Amino acid sequence: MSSSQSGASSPVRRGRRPGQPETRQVILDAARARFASDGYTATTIRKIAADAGVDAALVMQYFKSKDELFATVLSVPAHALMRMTDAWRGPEVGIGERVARAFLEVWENDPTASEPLLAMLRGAMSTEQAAAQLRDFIEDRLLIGVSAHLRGDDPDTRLRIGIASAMLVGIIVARSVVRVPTVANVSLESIVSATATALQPLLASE
Amino acid sequence: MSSSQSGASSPVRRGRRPGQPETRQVILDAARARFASDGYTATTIRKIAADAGVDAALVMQYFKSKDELFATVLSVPAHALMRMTDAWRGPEVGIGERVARAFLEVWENDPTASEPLLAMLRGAMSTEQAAAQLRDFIEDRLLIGVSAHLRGDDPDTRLRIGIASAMLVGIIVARSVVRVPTVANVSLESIVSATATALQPLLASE
DNA sequence: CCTAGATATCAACACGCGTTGATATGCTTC
DNA sequence: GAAGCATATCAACGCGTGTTGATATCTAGG
Repeated sequence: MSSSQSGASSPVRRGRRPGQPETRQVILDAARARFASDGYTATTIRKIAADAGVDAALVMQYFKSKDELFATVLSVPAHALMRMTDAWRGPEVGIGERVARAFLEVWENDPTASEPLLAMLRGAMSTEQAAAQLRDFIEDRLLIGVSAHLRGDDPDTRLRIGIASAMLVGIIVARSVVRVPTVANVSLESIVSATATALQPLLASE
Repeated sequence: MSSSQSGASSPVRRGRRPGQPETRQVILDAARARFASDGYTATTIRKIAADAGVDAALVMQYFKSKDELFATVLSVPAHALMRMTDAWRGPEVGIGERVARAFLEVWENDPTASEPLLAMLRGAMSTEQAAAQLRDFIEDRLLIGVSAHLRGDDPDTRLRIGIASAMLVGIIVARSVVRVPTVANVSLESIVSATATALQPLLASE
């Protein structure tokens, strides 16, 4: 898919294309998908350009550098963020399942959120820039935005929230990145159920 | 550190160096450290060679290619493997803490094991080769070698073991890769304790 | 229509990469 | 001490990368 011109006579269309251009968005979508599936270093401007059916130089014209393009890709939609933080408030009964379900459904079923998140996660393994981004995302967006909801924010509570988040990230790694069969070839519902069993005693008062 | 010759007259020593050479091991150690801390793609033969105080071509002479060197680096010492699988056998009382402690201590306190493991984990994010290696490691070494110890090996049991392993990997990611402050700036003992709280109901009969 | 600017491609750059073949030096054996 | 092998460096290759400046084409405004 994503080939370029159809059946005209000239070899390659050179200048501006007719119609109102949506090229910037097309490039951004291609970049998001590439960064999410291949990681930062393995993703090249030329591959993104090819996916978008566009010259590599045009990518540089819209986004000044690969780094800036990557940074743009990493923005997570607000609705997904809210979904993940809101799950922590509410009664302690069932908090394990609520959190597990919200988190995993966002990471697995919502492409507009999971692609930036996966790009961040994959990038964090190879570039310090992405690691810092993911660090701040978990520390500032999740941990701090959440610990207020959950019986104060003593250090022990924050640690438990951090551990729970880390565990959920681990499940994403196993399912979406490493694809361990035992964990990957199973319905989300089974995963949510088992994960909830583990998170519940961590997050409820003992 | 790791500069080369000291104060002689000739510009660079060219041929074989005197004494019995331990160069292969020096290169391997440098490679292990680099792959563990920078990941596969960001690690270059030239950097490894510089760390080892050696020409890049020599690295290629000992290990035929970057891939082969990487594969050599990935071998996990048997004692560490045993430590991680043995923790699952024994009484159900305290199994959460036993498993968490064994796993985390190997990954954090035993450099000869944690460097290959971290290299595998980081590499899994950017190259399918390493992902496959880590997949087989978890699936074949851990899951299968372990499910026999734990009340049969029905699918549900194997899933719980898989989830527990994934969660432990998540904690390593948070502490050693992403370095989320709330989780990273805390004693291993606190982490083991909180992790055990979560793993216990997952691994013991309910 | 003509000009200005936005949108697009093209050709080339300097760089770092993995890898290779030639060559130099030290060790070991006869 | 000469031969032969192991150990080491050097110089270069072809390639793919991010990035840049020149140029072509289309659209909008006077």
